[in-house]
Amino acid sequence: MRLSVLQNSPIPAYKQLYDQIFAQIISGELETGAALPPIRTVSKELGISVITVRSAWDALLSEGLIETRAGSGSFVAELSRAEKERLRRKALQKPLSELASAARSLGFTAAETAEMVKDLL
Amino acid sequence: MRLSVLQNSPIPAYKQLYDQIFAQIISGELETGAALPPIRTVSKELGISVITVRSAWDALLSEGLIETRAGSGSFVAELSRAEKERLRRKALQKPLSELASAARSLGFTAAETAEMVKDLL
Amino acid sequence: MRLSVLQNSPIPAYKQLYDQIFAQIISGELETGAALPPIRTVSKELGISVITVRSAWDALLSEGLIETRAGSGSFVAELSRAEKERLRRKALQKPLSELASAARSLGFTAAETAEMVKDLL
Amino acid sequence: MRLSVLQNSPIPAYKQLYDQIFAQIISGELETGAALPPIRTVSKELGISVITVRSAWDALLSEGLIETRAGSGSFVAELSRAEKERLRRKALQKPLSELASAARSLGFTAAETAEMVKDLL
DNA sequence: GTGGTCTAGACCACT
DNA sequence: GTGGTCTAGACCACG
Repeated sequence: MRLSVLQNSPIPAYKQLYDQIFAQIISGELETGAALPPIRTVSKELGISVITVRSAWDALLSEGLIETRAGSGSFVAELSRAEKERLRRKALQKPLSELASAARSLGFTAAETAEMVKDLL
Repeated sequence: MRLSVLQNSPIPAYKQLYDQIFAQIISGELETGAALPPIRTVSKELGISVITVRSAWDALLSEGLIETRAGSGSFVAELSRAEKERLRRKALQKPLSELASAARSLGFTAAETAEMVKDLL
Repeated sequence: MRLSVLQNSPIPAYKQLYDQIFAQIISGELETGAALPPIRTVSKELGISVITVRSAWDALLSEGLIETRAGSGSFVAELSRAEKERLRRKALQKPLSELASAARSLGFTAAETAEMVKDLL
Repeated sequence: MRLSVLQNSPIPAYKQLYDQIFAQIISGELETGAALPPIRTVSKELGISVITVRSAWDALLSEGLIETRAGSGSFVAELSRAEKERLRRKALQKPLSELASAARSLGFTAAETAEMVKDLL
């Protein structure tokens, strides 16, 4: 499983891990039941603290994206297509509403803002 | 000059002040050379610390939106229309690029994302 | 009498005035008994507050460089050559000792430091 | 690591800390990657506020002398000999140019000024 | 346990 | 009476 963290990124290490695994689960790259690598392995390979890795796993757990079975590790949870789609949209909500509120307070129209988004993608 | 802060807002007080003054300068409601109220006056009227007010003033200063003369006061800086427009667009950059990177990693197309933005505005 | 103040200078306005008059007295350009322009005149011509001008005059007074005669204005005080020379050297003391202490703490030798001073002048 | 602050000094506490660490990094006494003590530890040991200590750390950070990783600590940055020498000279620039401008306006020659510097060191 | 953010206010120099 | 400097500390995110 490919995972990486940039040490000097403004995005905290645990969030980088979370985002990568999240995207792989949503996209189907990681299938239901697939085993996540052990926390200690990730910790060693990426040269980061086990606490950091655990934070990422915890976040995935609390979102219901993975399940942990004591003694045997963590696995991708069973998620319906609809549920995956819901999570995917939900993950876009925060940046979406932040952009909207900024655009509103600066007086940009919906069309202008949408245009800038298209240009950037 | 109208200014207000909501104490329970997730947006920090100094940022609320910054945003309000920013909008008033960009819109031309506050003209070049106009005096900002003394930080202590704002502090008293809004019931917040002078330091909080100063944080807002400092941010405006570092963006070149105001000029401050010790012992005399703070004044709206001279800004061309083009400069104001540049600052207005710059203020949208961060939320814009955050949305873009989230959309990319989640596999949303430019059209889809732009559509969601339009819906929200 | 030539006087000027740069508004955006890091050196406070009153100090700029003080320095200019100080230098003119020490150099003999302003002779003993010469009249300084009235505070209000300087204030108007330079577009600064009378309080600022008065601060400069006060500083010159307390150094014994000028004398004020109520109702008739301020005049360059009588100073011997020796006294002028003493004041001239005294005015260099602060920057001199600050350089010395900085040089010491950074481990520069006397020769190195002197050389840099020569290069700069 | 030895650090100290004199409470009654005219030099602000944060500057005293900055100067001491600066000197230890430039001299090589603190090597690349060496961990600085946590700000709270320094705060307690010297009996000053964590904020004062942080001010010193912030100044070192903005000069690129240290790197700080949230949750982990602050470490001496990687600096080449040439970079260290550049920073050492830069630290002398302000007192140097202040002396130069004072000497110029008072009519001291380069040789005279250099001589006074040598005498003082 | 680590640093970062936000809020805080006395004191001072300047006008 | 104005802003600037210095010192201050609770709270939070991160590791």
